[in-house]
This record gives sequence, structure tokens and C-alpha cells, in this order.
Amino acid sequence: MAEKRLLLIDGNSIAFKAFYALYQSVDRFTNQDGLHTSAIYGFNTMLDNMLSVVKPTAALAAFDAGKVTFRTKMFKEYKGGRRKTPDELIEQFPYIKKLLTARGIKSYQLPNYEADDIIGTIAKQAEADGYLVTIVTGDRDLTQLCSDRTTVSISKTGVSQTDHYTAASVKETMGITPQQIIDVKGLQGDSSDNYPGVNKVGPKTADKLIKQFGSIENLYEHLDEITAKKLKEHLIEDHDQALLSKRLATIDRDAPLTIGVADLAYQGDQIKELTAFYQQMNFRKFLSEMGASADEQTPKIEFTRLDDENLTAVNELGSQVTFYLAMDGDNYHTAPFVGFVISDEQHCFVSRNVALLKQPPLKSILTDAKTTVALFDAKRAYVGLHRLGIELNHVDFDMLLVSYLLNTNDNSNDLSKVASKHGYYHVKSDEAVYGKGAKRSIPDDDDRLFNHLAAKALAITTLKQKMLDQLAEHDQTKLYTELELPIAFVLARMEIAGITVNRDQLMQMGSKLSERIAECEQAIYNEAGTEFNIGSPKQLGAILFDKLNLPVIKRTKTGYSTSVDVLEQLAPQAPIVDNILKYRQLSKIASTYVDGLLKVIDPDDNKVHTRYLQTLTQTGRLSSVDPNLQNIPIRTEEGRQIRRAFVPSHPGWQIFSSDYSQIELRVLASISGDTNMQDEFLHNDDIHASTARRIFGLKSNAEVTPELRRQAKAVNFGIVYGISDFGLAKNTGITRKAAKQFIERYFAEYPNVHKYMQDSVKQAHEQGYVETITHRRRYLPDINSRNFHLRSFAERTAMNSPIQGSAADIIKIAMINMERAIEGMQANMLLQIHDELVFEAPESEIPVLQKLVPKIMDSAVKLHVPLKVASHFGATWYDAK
DNA sequence: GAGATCACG
DNA sequence: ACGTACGTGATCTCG
Repeated sequence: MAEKRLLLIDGNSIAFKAFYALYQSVDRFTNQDGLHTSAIYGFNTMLDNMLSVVKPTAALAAFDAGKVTFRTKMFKEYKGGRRKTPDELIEQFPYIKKLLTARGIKSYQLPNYEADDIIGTIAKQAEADGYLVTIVTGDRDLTQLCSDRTTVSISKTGVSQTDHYTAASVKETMGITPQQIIDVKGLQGDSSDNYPGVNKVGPKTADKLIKQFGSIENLYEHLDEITAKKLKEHLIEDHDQALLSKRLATIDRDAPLTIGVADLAYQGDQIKELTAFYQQMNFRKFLSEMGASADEQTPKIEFTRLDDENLTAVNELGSQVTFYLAMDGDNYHTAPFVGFVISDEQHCFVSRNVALLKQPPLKSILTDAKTTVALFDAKRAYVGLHRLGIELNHVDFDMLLVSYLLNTNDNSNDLSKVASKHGYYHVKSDEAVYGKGAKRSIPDDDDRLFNHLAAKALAITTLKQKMLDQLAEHDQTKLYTELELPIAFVLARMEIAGITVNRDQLMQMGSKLSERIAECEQAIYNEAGTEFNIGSPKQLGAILFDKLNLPVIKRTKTGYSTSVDVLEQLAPQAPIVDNILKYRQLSKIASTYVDGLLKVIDPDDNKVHTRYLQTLTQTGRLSSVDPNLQNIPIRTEEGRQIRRAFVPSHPGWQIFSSDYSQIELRVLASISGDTNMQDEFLHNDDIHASTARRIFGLKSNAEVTPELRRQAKAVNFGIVYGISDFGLAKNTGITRKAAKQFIERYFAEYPNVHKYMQDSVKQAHEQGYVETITHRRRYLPDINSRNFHLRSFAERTAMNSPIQGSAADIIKIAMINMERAIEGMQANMLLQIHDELVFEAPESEIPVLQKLVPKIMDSAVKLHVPLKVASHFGATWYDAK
């Protein structure tokens, strides 16, 4: 007969552990009804762990029935003085029991008894009945139940760490038997359960005494052997207390239960019930994990395999289709094609042969106006199809983009994750189908691949209307149709265009840098008196702070900090520091910008084709990867030289660049309605100088020293970032008190900016999100957190996001208009760097661009202040300054 | 895979 | 009392 294994869960104890393990995030875990769910979530994570380790054939979760038990009748202070259980946890207990039921596990409680007694009693029965028993709890007292057939798992901090105790390991680590734990507790007492034991006897003495005498009873029989006079007095005096405490500590193993081990068969997950429960709790992670296993039970989707012969079957498709082009890898500029699916509500066609897409019936569906296309990640599909010579048109639904607009939090590029976020669970993740890491591979099995593709298409089709409706509810339809969806295609075309990189220029820079890096290296080794890895902060810290005894200014979690600001402070004290700074700077340029860029130049056209991530940032900005073209050096001359390698794609052409001046401050002036700040922009004042005059109380026409202007500029930056005196002080090196005064002066001078900041935070508190000028939302789940750090961060974010996000909206609008404006010209729009657009154009078109680009950019939206744009051009990006 | 560091707006 | 500026990506080291 198969082994019988019983899992016994100390329900209250585990719920407490789960609740406090996720205490910092308690506000993050709430469902749509406002119910806190952190303990339920943590409990379930721990449950998953238990089930996979124990693989039980029977299971029970025991709970305490209430405050009054046989122990409080024996000793009314038992467990007195405990803090009240938080309401956020109390409300979760009924749901934890529901969860257990849905997972096929019985819950039980018994008036007058604690969970411990239920567990002790069942464990005793089960042992007699031949079970192997595992008890899971957070309470060490249960180790008294250990035996050769019973293991006690004590969960430690976090939700996944546990210690396991068996009779043997208790003996080994504590030197006593499990039964003797009670005797030790009887002597020492228990402060959390609030019973006293013997006065002045702590864990050490208790342990020693029990090891010597074996039990409390035997100890008192041999009291004359105790030589320590005081100890003996206390023992005599507290004899009754010791015996009472032992009885309190003893788990009742013969409680009058109304159930027996035979009633506890483990039922396994009740899929239907559990799915409904997870949905109610908003547990997407568990839902999608279950999706992966439950998916086998979902009905197979009917699909037709396309080939050259049956291709005309796609003519049956209606005027609204769903399309998904599968590629193996993130980088859609180069990733191998895997296959595609095209479907509507009645039909579903699949194939591995993407060349079919080039043929008439399919190609016209994707390009002609008579069909609208729904998909997931329009930009990816557009670039992929472009590689096949097909121009994707008339996309009306991009599930990825819509999901991002609805809520930027935990957005993913994985279709199954996005689908489950929106309540659809019948599609597996790519990771589940293809594997991950080295094991990743596209299945040879047609059915497996095609089912996956068909499931994706069905998810898109199914969710389309619901998600579009939600956009409308958010008042985001215009943001989607007129801004984000069009910009996806503008970006796709910019990525495809790419920017030409002069390989030889980079290689020359590389070899010069290598020489200089080698020189620095030698100088550093000489000054240190030894060779070491300068790139290792650990080794560098050892040299600077242990060997050379330089003062430690800052520490990181793992050791000494060696970051720039620290090194700059140390520089006057040791010449080695300057060399280290130089080494850092040069090796950064060499590895990230010379070697890094060389690696990603496309050999076919000598260009780099970045990918703009449109659905990543929390604010609406883009980001750029593979390579990142939004962080090419400019602040130091040596780094800036990298820009010489960015050149036009045709001889005689120029690089042309335009950027917004102080767009974020202008946005702030506009949306805050602060007329003081608006006036300064309307008069085209030097804003930082004006701010300086205001906060330092200078006359309106007074000269502003560079130092005062610098400080005012720092305050302006701070304001945009959601200021705090602490942050401003740290960043500018002034005292916190001075920073506080600056901020107060600032708010007095720009009162509506102050009001805007307060209103933003208030709005975030009240509705849970803030918005940009185009109704782009950012949800701030931490805004009501009891954790100061999380809450403060959310508050600063509430102030900053509408500003940064509105600026992002503005340049996106400008880009859409720009593409139309330069239609018919040879000029190409190549890059966007948050507030800057970079073009290439023949020299003859430069005069046109000089007028056109600023005009389009400054008229993108109508604000209460003018937008200002500056332009530059030259033979390389470096020269466009 | 996380942490430290540093490049940009 | 608590302890931070906002938004990103790439490279390197180290456990």
C-alpha cells in the first residue's frame, strides 16, 4: 500500500506569519472590494510549498476557536497582554478557510481548545494509524510533538524559509527529547503566552536543570542536590507555578475532536472553485500558474493549416481579423520567424511558412483598407512584416498597448500575462511552451505550436471589445487612437530607418582609449603598490580603505561605496583617486559606447536599429534598447566624442537636431496655473535667474551670480521631481535647514505651484492615480501605505508623473505631426531622446527644417505658456551643437 | 541574477 | 522617528 502522509497546518500561526512577511506590502494586496489579501496570498504561497514538499494523502488546517480555552480557565492571564490582531488580518481569516476548501483541505476548530491541541490529537491518532505526519507552524512550542514519525516544520521569516525538526534533530540541536521541551518551558515560562515559570530561571538555567534531572517532577524530588542557594529558594517558592506552567505548555493530545484522521483525505485543487476564488482575490500569479496546468483540460481550438494549395481559404475571413506573427526572440529586427496565425470569430488559420503572407489573399488582408487588424504589439508586427515586404495597415486594436494605457503597473510583453491581467486564462506563457534559458526551443510538434498560436489569437479576439470599452471609461480613447497607436508606426519606421554609425571612427577611438586606460591602470597599480581588478568595487574598496586607510564616507549594503561622489571627496587626499576616476570614465566609454555599439552595427547597412519600448515606462516616456540611443554621452567632452561616429546615411547630408527648452518647467507653469511662473516664460526670461531673484529676494532687475543661479536651478529641478528638503540638501550639498527655507520661499513665490503639488497628492490619495494632459494614467498603489518610504515615494511620483508624462505626450504628438510634415522631403526622422528629435537630411533641406521642425514642435499642444525649441546641425551628431 | 556603477533626459 | 530627489539601460563583478 502506498505511503500515508498527513499534513497538519497550524492555521492561525501560518496566517500570522504570512501577514507579517508581507506587512510592508499590505496595501498593495487588496482586491476590487477593498479586502486586504496579503495574508491569503502569503498563506497560499506557503501552502504551495507545503504541498509540493509533503505530497500529502491527507491534510487538515487547525484554527483557534476563540480567546477562551481550557488554559485560560486554569490561568486567566494566559496569553494576556497580547496586542490585538490587526483588522487587516482578521478580515482575511474567513477567506483563508475558503481558500483551503478550494484547495481540497479541511479546516477545523474546537471550542475551548487551541489549534495546537487539535494538531497534537490528530497527530497521535495518525501515528497510530501508520501515517507519516508533517506539522507546519510558526510556533516553536509544537516541536514537543516531534517523533520518529512526525516532523515539525517551523516557518521562519519570509514565506518560503522553513526549519525542519524531527525527534532526532531536536535531540541533536537542543540536547533534550521533544517531551522535555515542556519541562524546560515550565521552568522558564513564556512571555508571549504570558505565564511565569520559576522566578529568575531563564532558558539557560532551565535547559541545564532539565538536562540534569530529566523532568520538573524529578527535579523537585532531588531538590537537595541543588547547591546554588538563591536558585533553590526560587524553585521552592515557585513550585506551584512551575507545575502550572508545565501544564499550560503541554499540548493536549486527547482533545475531544468530532473528526478523525479518516475524515481528512486530501482532495486536491477544486479547479472551478479555486479559479473563481483567485479571480475574486485578484491573484493573477496563481491564476496563470494554474492556467499552465489546467490548460490541458481546456478545449482544443479548431484551426486550419495553410499552405500554397489552400491559401484562398483565408478569403472566408471577415472584415475584422486577428493577426499574430511569432518570432523567436525579443529583437524583432533580426529574430527568426516562427509562424503566424490569422483568425476571426469563426475561422483560424495557422502556418509556419511566413512567406505565405507575401501572397495576394493574405497580403491584401494585412495591407488593404477593407480589413481592420487586431493584434498584440503593433510595432513588433509592423517591423516583422516590413522584413517580408509587407506594409501593415489599419490596425484598430493593439492589446499590449491598450493594456499599458489602462494600467502601466506590472505590464508585460508576454501575451498570456497580459491576458490573465484582464481576466482571460486560457493561453499559456511563451516560457511554458518554449522553455527558458538554454532549454528554450520552438516545438517541432505542429499541434503544440499551432495550438499556442491559436490560443493567442483567441485571447486577443476575446478581450478586444472589453478592453476598448475600458479605455472609453477612462476617457483614454483619444489618447489611444490619436496618439499611442499612430506613434507606434512612426517609431517602427524610425527604427527601420536606423542611424548610420562610422565603424572606423569608433575603432580609432577604441584604440586610443585602450592606450589611455592602460596608462591609468599602471599609475593606479604603482600608487597602490599592487595589481588588482579596478573594476571590482570590492577589491577597490579594500585598496582604498583598508590598505591606504582613506576615510570611509559612505557604505553600500555589501561594503564600502566607491561611487563618483565619494571618490571626488577623496581626490585631494590621494593621487590614486583621480586616476581611478579617469579609469572609470574611460573604461565606461570604451566598453559601453565603443565596444557596445560596434557589436550592434548591422553589417548590411552600417546602421544601428534601436528598439523603442513603448509600453515600459511608468510615465509615458519611451525607452531605447539594443542599443540604447537615449544615453549617448554629452556631458563630458571625452564622452561626447562618441557622437562623431553618428553620421548621415548619405554623403553631403547633415545631422539636424531640435530640442525643447525646459519643457518640464513650462508644463508645470501651464498645468499649475501659476501666473508668476507663466509670466516669466511669456517674457522669455531666464527662468533659473528669475527663480533665483525670487527665492533670494533680489530686485527684479538685479544681476544674478552664477552660484545663486545654480542653486535656483537645483531647486527648480527638485520641484519637478517632487521635492523634499532632504533630497534637495543631499543633491546640492546645502544643509537641510537651508533647503527647507529655499522650498518655503519658492512656494511663497509660486503659490499655485504649491497648490498643484498638494492637489496632485490629494488626487492620488482619493482616486488612486494621477493623469497627464492627454489622460495618460499612472496608478500609485503605495500612496496610502503605512510604510513611510513607499508612501513618500508615491507622493513624489504623484507630483512628478503628470509633468514628465505630459512632456512625453507633447513630443509624441510633435513626432506624429512631424512625420506628415516632412512627407515628400528626403529628410528622415531618426531618434527621439525625450525632449529632442534627431534627423538626417541633405544640406539643401536644412533651411526648411530650421523653420519647420521648431514650428511643429512648439505647436504640438496649446499650453498657457509658449514652448521654446532650439535647433542645431552639423556633419555628425557631435557637430550638431 | 542581484548589486554597484555610470551614461542620458 | 522614519529617510529619498523623477524616469531609464548597459556593463561589470560576484555569489
